[in-house]
Amino acid sequence: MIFNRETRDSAAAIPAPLLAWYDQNKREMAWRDAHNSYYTWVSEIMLQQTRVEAVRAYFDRFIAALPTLRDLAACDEETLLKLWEGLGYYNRARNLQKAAKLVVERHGGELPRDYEQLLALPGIGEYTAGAIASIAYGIPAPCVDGNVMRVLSRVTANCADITLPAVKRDYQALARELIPAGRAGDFNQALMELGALVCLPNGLPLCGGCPLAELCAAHRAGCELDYPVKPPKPERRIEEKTVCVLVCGELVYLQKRPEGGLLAGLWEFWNRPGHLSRDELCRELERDGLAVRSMHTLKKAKHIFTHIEWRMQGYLAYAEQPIPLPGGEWISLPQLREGHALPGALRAYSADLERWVQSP
DNA sequence: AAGACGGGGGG
DNA sequence: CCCCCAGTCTT
Repeated sequence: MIFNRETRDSAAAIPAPLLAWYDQNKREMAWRDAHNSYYTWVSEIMLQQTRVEAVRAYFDRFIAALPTLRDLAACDEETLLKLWEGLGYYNRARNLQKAAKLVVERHGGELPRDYEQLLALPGIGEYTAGAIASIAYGIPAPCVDGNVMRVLSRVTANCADITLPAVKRDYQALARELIPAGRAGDFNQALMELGALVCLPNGLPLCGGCPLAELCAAHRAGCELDYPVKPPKPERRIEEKTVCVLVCGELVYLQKRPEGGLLAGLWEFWNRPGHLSRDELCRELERDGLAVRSMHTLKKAKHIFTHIEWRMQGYLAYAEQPIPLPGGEWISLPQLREGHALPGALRAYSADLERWVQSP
């Protein structure tokens, strides 16, 4: 256990000032205080690895399209992915629907009011199970995310590596001890809200407005920036790609990515590994049986994922005929906009496509 | 235990 | 341009 008795005793002073601060400073969120466990669940899945401000619009649109858990369970995957388009980590959406189907089959369409049963559902790990249990049902389960570990590591000036599973367990144990009777959901959200609004990463915590400043060991020692402790990040590999926006009249060529791996199941433009010259690209397209009427070079684009960097050379080609190519389809633009989810990585080229269609 | 899996914000 | 953020599932 990384927290000794003395540290845990002084941490007991956290809840009262934290809850008082939360009651005055919590942000409005459409999914808060709605007393709807489906809203809580959808929002918590969206909030994994994602900031509140980015989630708001996605949440509103998602709930408008799929107002109940049964609607989610019944919707088709294209609709689901379109609602998730641009949010990232697309397996979150797939698992959300898998779990919704299980809840309809096994739990009569209502999320179980039980931490272990929540944890057993796809896409719900320890954090999310704790969040739903405490926020939607008032169950005194801890919910420890990166915000919580940043706040608690600073308050306790703890230098254990927060990426280690054993260390996370100790933070969960500490957080569990601190939950005040009857206010589990508020306390958990208060810890995260403080991390998001005051106890900021990037080396600029706003300790002047922090309700915990006086009892924060890191602040009193003037070393807030030393916490939390994490190992150095791994290197990123670089992949060069050639992306060709293929157009024929009102049609554009799209292919569906494989069901597993990066950007699984999303749509993309014709592409090849490596940076191809105009001539190489023309030859490659002609090898697939496609006659090219004209070819335009688009700007290079870069997209950075967590562990991969795409360096893309773009082209836009007008095809003589919408010849079927292996693995893809010719789609009309309205059809693309309504029902085909493209990854954010290709945003530069889908914007080019929209521009060229308006003024070729 | 380590790697895969997106996208956004700030300096 | 660089940096940072960090839940869940798979292997």
